[in-house]
Amino acid sequence: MTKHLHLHKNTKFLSLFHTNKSAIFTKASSFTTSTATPWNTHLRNLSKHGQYNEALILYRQMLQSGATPNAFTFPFVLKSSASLSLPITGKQLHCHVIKLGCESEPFVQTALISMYCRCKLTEFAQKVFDEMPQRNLTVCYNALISGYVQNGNFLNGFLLFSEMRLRGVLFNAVTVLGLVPGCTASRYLWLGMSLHCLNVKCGLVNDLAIANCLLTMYVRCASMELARKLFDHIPEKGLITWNAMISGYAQNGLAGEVLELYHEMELLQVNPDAVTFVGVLSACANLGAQKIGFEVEEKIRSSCMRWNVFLKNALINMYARCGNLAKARIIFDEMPEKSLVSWTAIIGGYGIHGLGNIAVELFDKMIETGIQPDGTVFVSVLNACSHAGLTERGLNYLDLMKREYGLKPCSEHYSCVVDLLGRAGRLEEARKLIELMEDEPDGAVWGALLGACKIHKNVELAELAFNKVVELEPTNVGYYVLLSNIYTEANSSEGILRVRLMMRERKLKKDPGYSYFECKGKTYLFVAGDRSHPQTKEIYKLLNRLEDTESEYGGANRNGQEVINHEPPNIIGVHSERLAIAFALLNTEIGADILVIKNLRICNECHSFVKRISKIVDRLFVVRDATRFHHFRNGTCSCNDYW
DNA sequence: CTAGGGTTAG
Repeated sequence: MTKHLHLHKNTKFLSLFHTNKSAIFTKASSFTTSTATPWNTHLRNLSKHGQYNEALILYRQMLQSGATPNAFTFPFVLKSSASLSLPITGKQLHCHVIKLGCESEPFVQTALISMYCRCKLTEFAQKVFDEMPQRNLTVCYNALISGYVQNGNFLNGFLLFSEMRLRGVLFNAVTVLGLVPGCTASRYLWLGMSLHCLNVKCGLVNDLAIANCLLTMYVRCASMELARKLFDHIPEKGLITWNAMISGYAQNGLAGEVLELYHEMELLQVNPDAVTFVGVLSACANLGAQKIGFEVEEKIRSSCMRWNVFLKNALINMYARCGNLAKARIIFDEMPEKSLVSWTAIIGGYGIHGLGNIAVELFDKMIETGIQPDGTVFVSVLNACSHAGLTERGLNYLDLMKREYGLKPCSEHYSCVVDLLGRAGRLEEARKLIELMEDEPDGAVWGALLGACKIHKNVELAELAFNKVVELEPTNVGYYVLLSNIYTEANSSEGILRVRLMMRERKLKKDPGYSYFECKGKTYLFVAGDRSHPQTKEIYKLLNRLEDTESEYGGANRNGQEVINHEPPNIIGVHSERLAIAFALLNTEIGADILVIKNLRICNECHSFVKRISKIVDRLFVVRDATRFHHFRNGTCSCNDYW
């Protein structure tokens, strides 16, 4: 509709005033006056209510009717073209401003700067700013600073802020709110902290919006301790404060803290909203806390948030990651409009639970539906392929990603494909693929190769992968343990010694592996060899009985080979998932879901143990293996719980 | 009569 405003540069503006009224816009005749004031009032109302398109149409009608816009007119229409991100209309309006001699009005100048920034034309905004006779207006600085920041140029914003202070122009809350959100990476943390100090000094932190903004800044710099410190110092927290903290914890993987804070919120009777629930559900997904997730779903269902797409996606993700694929699928199928995120969540869910065939089927269906895939959904589908051993399929997807969609695979994709090739025993191809990577491979990529070397007992390549990986992640204990296990299998005591020495030199210690069992909303945690639980005696007794029963049942693994008990004689070596299972069997009624969650890669022996036990006792176990890819970075390998 | 701002999913 605003097409008519896209005038060519050379269009004679004044001619617009005198075109004949009756031509196109007969409706405009209902409103004929040559003074701008009534039009301005009307424009203000439209702009105030977000009816920007209508405002631009009205402006056109204003010109048609022969009224002359004035300095009061332009801020409204400039804001409209800014909000709709219409750079051509914006430039056209700038021409109008000049023709009507309004270019020296501060209100108009600020609106122009803001308009150019929101149309991503910061160089034009800067030009308007530079041409101002005296640049002493806080609002102009504010507009340009937030413009630079929102276009990803935090440093320019910061430079302007410094200039402003040098010149003695006062800054205010809006300046800070425009600048601080640009501080998004830990390399800018010190700038963010100095801004924080400055705000404390001038008392601006007492403004809740500023405090929220600084809090978010710390979250984005991944500095959760500082975020929490600030949070605790805010006397009257708003819902946004709570949400910022909760989603901050969720994004930084501190799921336990999310649930803690959510609980605190409930105690203080702060009413959560959709944003809160998205964070809480993401934490539930990470912890496998399906029960709490279910309670959240009940709350959502009985509220007006029922149709919120963000929440639907979060629910799909939560159920899928907790292993309740049936429930995730129902929610997914019921969604009238599935977004890329919905597809990613359900595909990823099937993928991590080994149902790769369903995952790839869904992916192909998504493509048929005409949804444009992005890098993340390719991570999901490649991951699904590697879990399900769909080697060729996975390689095809990598190719499709590059060729058909022009997406550049990143480390995460390569670590999936290296894993895929590695599991299939194609170690040499995996190594070559890493060499061909455009970007430097990260630890996860070499780690995937190292993992593959363990499966296929390739000591030589394992050493190469290990050397690369410890260079990138020298403190990740998991890789040392992995290499040590490779040496163990190869009977290389010299190798084992070397790794242990290295770990001692670097003062690295393996954290004990742990598992949780969730029951009636409570989580029970077990570390390897745990004897601290009051039911320890019963647990170990049951465990012994189970392992006896197991041998009665033949004790054969998937390949039909006899299972050798790898447990060391020391009781400390009892892996945590076994303890969690025994505890679960002691404390739940038949029929209840049993959930065991590992923080790390479950070892093959435990994996087959869980499978066999679940058949013997006819109960459902869901084991989550959280080590793959990006999770591996902070995780450790549990294959050697008795270390 | 007029300009500048904060929290959300994989």
